[in-house]
Amino acid sequence: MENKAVKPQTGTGVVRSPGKAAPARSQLDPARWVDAAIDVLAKDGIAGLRVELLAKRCGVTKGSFYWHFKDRQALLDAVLERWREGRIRDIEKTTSVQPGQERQQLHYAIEVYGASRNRKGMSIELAVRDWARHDARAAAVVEAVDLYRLECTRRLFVSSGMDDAEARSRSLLLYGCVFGLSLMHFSRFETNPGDLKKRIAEHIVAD
Amino acid sequence: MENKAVKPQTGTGVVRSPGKAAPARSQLDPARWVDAAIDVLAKDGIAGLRVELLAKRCGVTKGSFYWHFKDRQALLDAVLERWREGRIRDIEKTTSVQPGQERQQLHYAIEVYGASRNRKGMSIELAVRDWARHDARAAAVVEAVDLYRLECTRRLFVSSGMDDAEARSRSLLLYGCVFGLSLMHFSRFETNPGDLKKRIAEHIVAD
DNA sequence: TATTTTCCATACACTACCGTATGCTCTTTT
DNA sequence: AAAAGAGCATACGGTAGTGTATGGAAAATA
Repeated sequence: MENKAVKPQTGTGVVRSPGKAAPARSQLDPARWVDAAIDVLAKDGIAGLRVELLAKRCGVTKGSFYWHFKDRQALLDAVLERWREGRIRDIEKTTSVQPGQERQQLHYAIEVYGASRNRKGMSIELAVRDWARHDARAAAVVEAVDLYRLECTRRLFVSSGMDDAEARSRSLLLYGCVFGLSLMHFSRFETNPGDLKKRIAEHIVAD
Repeated sequence: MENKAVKPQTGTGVVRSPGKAAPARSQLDPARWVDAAIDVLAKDGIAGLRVELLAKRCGVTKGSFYWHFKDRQALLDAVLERWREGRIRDIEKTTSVQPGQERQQLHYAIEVYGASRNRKGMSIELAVRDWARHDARAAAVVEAVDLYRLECTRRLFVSSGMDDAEARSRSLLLYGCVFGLSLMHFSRFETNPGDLKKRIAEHIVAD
């Protein structure tokens, strides 16, 4: 009894025997719960992310879950934090470039987010954004990520020769379009998918 | 008993005494349930649309609901149908124009959907689109509406002098951007909101 | 080896929701 | 006025979810 006072709580990592290395993950730790949670989030949205279903998916019962996490909200917070960190790292990778390659990098950024490729990433993105429409914590994380993304692409546009106001509007155009197109169902509208995407990308980055 | 065999079911209208006019709506009919349902949908999404909460909101109990509707799904179908009809009518109004006014009309369409104005309409739009990500019936309706919208703006772009392929990519750009921007949180990014929107609209409709 | 500690299963109480059954009241019809 | 039906309330059973309490097995520690 009273083990709750010592338990790791919200995903800071399990405190193992300090002399030994990690025990090859034979058992669940908070990070793996978050892995599974993000899978479910991508598939069923925030409303489908339930403790008992998640536990069943992990092959255990919720008794395990409530040992690793204080409650469902603690898991959700960990999911948000993980998503935020991943996005920030990803943006830095996607928008870091040596001078002269800015336009190509912008095209690359658009293509990476676009549709077919990275389907799971976009599912998570849309699920988090819908979550943010009804939850203040999620909204704060989305706002931080958006701000960072917009700032990074703004710099790219500026480096490629645009003034600040134009760079800002282009950044909004870029992400707005990328996310918006993922919301739409236009398979029966496009006659030539590849051509359409090339044209749209040109609108966003070209002069 | 056995009144269920005669009841109006899914929103075709209450059958009143044929000789008399409508009784000034002193009681609930399916249409008013759908009204309330769409309000809730805009505020809390499809997951928040529950029979008992909706009944409480209407000042009755679910006993009333299950007299007007077979089950929850019947209400959801009615909501989808109402949304579809409303969108089709709205698109026809927004994109009907006499020759020579196409560009202005496209600007108007963008502005109507944009952000601050029509907040509730956009909330419904996003709620339905998220619904469509997990429900085949909603997905079918969204696809039909998208197809109709894209076709209407395509015609506007063509009428304003563009070739078909360009008109198609512009249509996708338009709606993708409109919906995508509604998903983003960029209030702390924009220095001049009005200027940004004007620039974005120009990107979409200008040569 | 004995004893903690870790990690998880089981059982429980509680809540929220869906759908049904039934009865009550007011209105309309005959 | 009597009968029928429309519109709703109440009560119920059933399911699914959250969080807690407790016990038990396995591993780490002493």
